[in-house]
Amino acid sequence: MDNALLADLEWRGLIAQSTERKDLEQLLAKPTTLYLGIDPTAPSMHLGNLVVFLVLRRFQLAGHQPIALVGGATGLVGDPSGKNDERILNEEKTVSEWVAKIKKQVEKVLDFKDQKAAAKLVNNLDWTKPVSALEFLRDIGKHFSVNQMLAKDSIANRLATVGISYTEFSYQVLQSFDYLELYRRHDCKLQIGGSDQWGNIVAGLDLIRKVEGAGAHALTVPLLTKSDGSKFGKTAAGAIWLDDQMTSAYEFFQFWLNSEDADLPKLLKVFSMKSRAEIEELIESVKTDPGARQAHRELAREMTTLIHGAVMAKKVEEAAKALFGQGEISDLDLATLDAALGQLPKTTIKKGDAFPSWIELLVATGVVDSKSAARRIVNEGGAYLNNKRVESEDFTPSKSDLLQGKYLLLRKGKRDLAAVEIVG
RNA sequence: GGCGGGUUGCCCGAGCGGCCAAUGGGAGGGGACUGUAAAUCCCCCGGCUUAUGCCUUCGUAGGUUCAAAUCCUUCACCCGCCA
Repeated sequence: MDNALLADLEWRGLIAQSTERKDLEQLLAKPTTLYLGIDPTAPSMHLGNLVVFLVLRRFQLAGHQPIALVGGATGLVGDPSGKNDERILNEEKTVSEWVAKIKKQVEKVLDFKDQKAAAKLVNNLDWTKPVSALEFLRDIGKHFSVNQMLAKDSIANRLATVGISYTEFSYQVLQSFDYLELYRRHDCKLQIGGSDQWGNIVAGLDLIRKVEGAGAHALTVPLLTKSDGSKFGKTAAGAIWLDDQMTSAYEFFQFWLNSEDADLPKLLKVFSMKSRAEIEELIESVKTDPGARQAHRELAREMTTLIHGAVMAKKVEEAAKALFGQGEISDLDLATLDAALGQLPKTTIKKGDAFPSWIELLVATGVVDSKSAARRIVNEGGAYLNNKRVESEDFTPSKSDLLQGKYLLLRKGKRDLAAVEIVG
């Protein structure tokens, strides 16, 4: 018996490892409950986290019930998987704030109103906190063999290098406990996660087998890389976050739009909810008419809509269109400018105040980091005011440079934009 | 425990008393070419009131010297070899 969902995931390259395929197919023949956990190690999810959550969404769309677990407990301990160093523990208060933020992001990706398979959101702090250390050691710890724990890659690597604290060493036990709890409470029989989670997930399977005498399942998603093998989802400025305070909707949209052609097939398969046929058509378009960048656009639109909403997606797309359009920037009307420049990083000047120098403006808007860098860029011919190159360090903009009497548009290089607004 | 080697800018890695803000490579940035792509070529790449000027940087803390990333000592961490 073949399973359409698994076949689709496979085609998309979203399966790294799983428990016995036959058993998994059998399990998924009927609606089942599965879970995915994320630890609050930052105030927001980034694209890497999103990949796996989108897989959870795919399960939901196929009729299965998703549980998103936010690790209010495990986030306090620190997962050694894939980490070369011991982590610095975050404050309890910080972690609980992050939990709240991440919950909101999860709500964008999963459907919590679905009649048949509404998503659930749980926090492992709820069942972990009440358990005493003694109970935990006797009831859960007893089922773990230290020998097996030591054999796990994540642990072995750390033992061979910088060592590991007892705290992080215990992480897999906590995560296993989560799986057991969800199995008991919600009959959850499948856990998915990033490929670095395989060891932790399997530890949970063992625990369920020992305690409940039941078989549960695991499926992991490969780590996403770019066509050149480098880490995906990072730019020079850092990771791409889902939080619009950390990565603005405009930047988010631009990220997809600027993706390399060679990455498009992979990106579409991994991120887009479009059908295989639609995706194949888009991939074809990259080959036949690369200049149109239709696939980039569609993907940027789809992802921005998912994370920032349709209204914002439209706004930032139009902003990009206006700012990168062929037309003369000074021809744009005030409404368009307001909308477009509103999406950019911005500084303000009080009406009547003297204009700062060109160099100072570049620094003030954050387009460059320092005055030296600003001078460098200007001398290299990489600084533009209102889309016109300005090569003089001594230049100071004046009233006549204002667009619609209100804005200056600064640009570094080809696509690094910022705005200066005159405020009354 | 003993002996020896190491710790350099975002990363790797030269330098071993002045010519060192420090060779080279990678990453990153700008330009040209394009499609707000990739590849390629050229240029840049600590900061400052642009200055044959100043400040901060070569694990930590002191010292020697007119002058130290370079020499001496302290401490910390890493890595070899012998116990």
